[in-house]
Amino acid sequence: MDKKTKKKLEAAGWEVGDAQNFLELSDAEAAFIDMKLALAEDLRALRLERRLNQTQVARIVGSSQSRVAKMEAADPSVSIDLLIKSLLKLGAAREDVAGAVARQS
Amino acid sequence: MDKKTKKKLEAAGWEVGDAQNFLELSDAEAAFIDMKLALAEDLRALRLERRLNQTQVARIVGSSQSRVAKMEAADPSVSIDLLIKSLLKLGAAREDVAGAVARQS
DNA sequence: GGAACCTATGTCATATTCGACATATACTAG
DNA sequence: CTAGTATATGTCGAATATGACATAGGTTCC
Repeated sequence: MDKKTKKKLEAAGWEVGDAQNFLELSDAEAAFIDMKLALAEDLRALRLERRLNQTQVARIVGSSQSRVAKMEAADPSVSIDLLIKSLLKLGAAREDVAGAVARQS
Repeated sequence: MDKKTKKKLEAAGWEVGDAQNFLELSDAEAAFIDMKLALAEDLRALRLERRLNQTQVARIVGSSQSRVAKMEAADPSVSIDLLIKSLLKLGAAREDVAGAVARQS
């Protein structure tokens, strides 16, 4: 299994090691998870660009270091709402967010 | 107050008629609400394009008529996650979703 | 009139997401 | 080895979002 596929399954809340269920990812579900991964990648990229650590980002967006780590990992417990709000608070433009939404991760 | 401004405030969970707090909408908050409105508009547009009623959409996306109505109204109780999932299940492409995200509502 | 259809709004019990905290892991410098 | 710094992971109570249901409003047709 390649690295990206593994990431996607984990983002979907699956233990990788599970055998079956591969085909239960509908197109809509797959696209949704992929969007989340792209947004998470952008969040990390934006943070690094700004030379901030996760604790500083947490302060800016009103959250905690651990949640920022989970955002960047596209953890199943983080919503797209939270990712978008965080990106915007870090200064991303709507077009940037749209770029991630459209981009195949 | 124009119609769009009123809609935005309501989407943010405010009673229009409230006097103050006008300036507490940060840029990030305003952009977020606007995205939600754009997604909601697209959901309704897509439904009408497909000539479906809200009950049919509810069946397709796995929800209820009342929630679909709230989605289309960009009700404060609906998340962007739900809007995006619903759009995708109705057959929208990622680019379509990205279009709404970028579009000033 | 009222029956049939569609959409809007209010409420509720359950489910999911949240910030926070503790703790683990990893890397660097002294 | 230890201390300092950064990121990852697990858990929790509180907050928010969810589908479902009831019901209200609105339109069209007879």
